[in-house]
Amino acid sequence: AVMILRSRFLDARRKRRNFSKQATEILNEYFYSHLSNPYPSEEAKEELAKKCSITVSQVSNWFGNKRIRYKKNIGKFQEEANLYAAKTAVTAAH
Amino acid sequence: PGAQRRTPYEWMRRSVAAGGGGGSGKTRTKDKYRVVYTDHQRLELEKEFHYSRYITIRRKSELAANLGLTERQVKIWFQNRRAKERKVNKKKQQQQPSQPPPPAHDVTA
DNA sequence: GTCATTTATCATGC
DNA sequence: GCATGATAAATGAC
Repeated sequence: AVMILRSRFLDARRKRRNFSKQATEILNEYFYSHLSNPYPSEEAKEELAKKCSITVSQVSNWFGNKRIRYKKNIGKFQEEANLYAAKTAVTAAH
Repeated sequence: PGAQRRTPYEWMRRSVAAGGGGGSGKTRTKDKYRVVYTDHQRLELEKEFHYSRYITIRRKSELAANLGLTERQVKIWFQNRRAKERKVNKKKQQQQPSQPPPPAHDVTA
């Protein structure tokens, strides 16, 4: 009876923490280097999760949020996009 | 490389189509992408789920009428609820690889 | 049926 | 005050 009320206060949203700086870095690198199709495979998600020290579900959440928020306001992410585009270009030049 | 102003990529386009008129089986409309259920609706659905994770067509019909939802909405709710349960079990399975959840369902209920 | 996903909404961080 | 991560309805692929 009170299970639903209890669940709403034990919701994971209540204890949300931001990801580490380097984790966000890794996720953004993948996102902007795959901007034509930012849908990582299950294997890629597992690898990203391991690198970022987060779960696969969290990787899926991140890409879901990133895709919808990026396409909803591309201009807002333009600076960020250029930043990671330049970064991957440098590594590719080496 | 020039900036792609007008046509970025296919995935960036608005992808979800709104349902047609009343005759269509779709729940989604142009106005509302999704409806937030009331606490009462969620509670009753949760109680039914606790009784059985797979609802019968008869109970689905009754429950839909009682809660003011369509049978399609009740069906979808149970699908999403089972998905949520599997997700929670998966998370608990990685923590304690001791007790796997029950496998089968009884249809005789 | 499951499953990944889209979108809006929620709750939190700062 | 918005940015951000997680969840809640709803769809479509399979």
